Amino acid sequence: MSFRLYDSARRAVVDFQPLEPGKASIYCCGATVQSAPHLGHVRKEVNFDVLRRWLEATGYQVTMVNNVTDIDDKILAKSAEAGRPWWAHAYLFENAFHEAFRALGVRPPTYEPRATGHIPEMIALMQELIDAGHAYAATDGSGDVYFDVMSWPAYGELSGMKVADMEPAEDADPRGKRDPRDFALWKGAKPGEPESASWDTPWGRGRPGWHLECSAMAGKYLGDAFDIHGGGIDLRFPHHENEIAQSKAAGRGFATYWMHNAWVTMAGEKMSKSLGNTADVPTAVATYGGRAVRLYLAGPHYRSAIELSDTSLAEAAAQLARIDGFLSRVKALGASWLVDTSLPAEFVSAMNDDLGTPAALATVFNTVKQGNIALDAGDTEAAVTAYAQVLAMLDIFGLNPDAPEWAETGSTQDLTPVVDGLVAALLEQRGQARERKDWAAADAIRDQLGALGLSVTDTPDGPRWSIEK
RNA sequence: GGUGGAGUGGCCGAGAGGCGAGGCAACGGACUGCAAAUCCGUGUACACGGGUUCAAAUCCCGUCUCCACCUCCA
Repeated sequence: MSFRLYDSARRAVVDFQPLEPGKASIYCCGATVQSAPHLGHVRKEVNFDVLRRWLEATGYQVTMVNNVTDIDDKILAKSAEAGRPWWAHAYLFENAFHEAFRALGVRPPTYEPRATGHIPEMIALMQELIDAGHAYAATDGSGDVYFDVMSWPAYGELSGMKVADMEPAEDADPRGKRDPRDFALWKGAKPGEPESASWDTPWGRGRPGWHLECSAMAGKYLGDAFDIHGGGIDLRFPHHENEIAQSKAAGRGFATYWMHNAWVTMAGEKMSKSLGNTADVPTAVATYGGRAVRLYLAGPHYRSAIELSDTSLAEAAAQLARIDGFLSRVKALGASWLVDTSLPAEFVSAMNDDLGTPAALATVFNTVKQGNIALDAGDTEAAVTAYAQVLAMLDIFGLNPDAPEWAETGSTQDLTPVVDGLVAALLEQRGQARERKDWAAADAIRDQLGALGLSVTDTPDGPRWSIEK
């Protein structure tokens, strides 16, 4: 069975048929870098990173484009508040997003274009649309350029909304719109805005509208037509609807499939800056570890809203500890193993069915259990096979602890043998205490190590230690 | 008003007509000097009211509640 995915436009699970066999092109709406990312923002990255890994694992050569919106109204407003240039503000938070992605094991996209680097492409697209009669420059000389919604009968095809049913925007500043529902392709410069935040066009100085940039950049990096367009469900309307209208009105095929991920909620409500109910990524990562946070985000189905509660991240950490516990049990055998990296069939069919990560994760746990049973029974071969399978499955989730993205920093790595030696000496003392049944002394050493964050476990093959978390 | 989505055991979270996904927590047991880990066992959960069916959490009708989008939003 091949990959099937839920297409938001058709509202059905459909077979994935790429434009070019063996290749998959994905455009994913990225961040508007106006403030620090929260857990909700990074869910999209994690979900689409899993999609990318799955497509690659099943033989596709994936081109992943993730844009950075580095100019918009909010960036101008917030940078002014913060007293720094808009471009410095944007870059500050672009870095914060990158750091959050890195901390969660999200691999960098193939291309990561910034809006401000693609003004010529946008102007060219606007010109095409104006020439085709689907866009117009505002008659009031403001420099705004609008898309003419009424000129495009298919408008609403993605969201299922009819133009007539849409609430006319209570636009305080219509600035020469023909219809209130027309959306801005380009925003004319306004008095008081920094000179550096506008560019010359045939219609006056101004800056990109949000919708236009994505069409222009997708076209540049993926061509007129590509396979999958992704983003958060909130972008479906108006952003994605507008992208479709712009691109198709300019004669481009645009995306074959639309994938939208759902929210991270808190107390049932969408996490957002305006509601003030956000959870920041660095704190979550520092408390539970990047892999636990990633598991929390990647485990549930991408189209289901997930609830962030006091315990949900701790539960993800507990799940991960179960998996890692099995991995370290096998590693402790020190055996040289056969490398069987084949994925269990249930895992493959789960993932092929619209990224069925919940069922896929259940397979991970079932394999862990079988592996533990094999270990208890002394069946090393079965345990090692389970180990290899678990690692292969974790690779798809981006949770393989041995993968480069989770490599420890150089300094920690260098210290590991030192710590190992020191702990080994203490464990030797503890072993002697245990032999003479001096439990008080033995437990004192264990408690001492525990206070340092090292947990000690006695196994039939001798004590093992590990760093907690 | 329009367009979508959702209500599942103590918690998280799958499933979408018929053997109780999986995890966390809890309880009992095995193992252990004690722990930890691991394994074994323990739960008649599907918002409410009707209906269809041999069989409904899953289909149909009605009701209630919640969420999202229609304005910047992952």
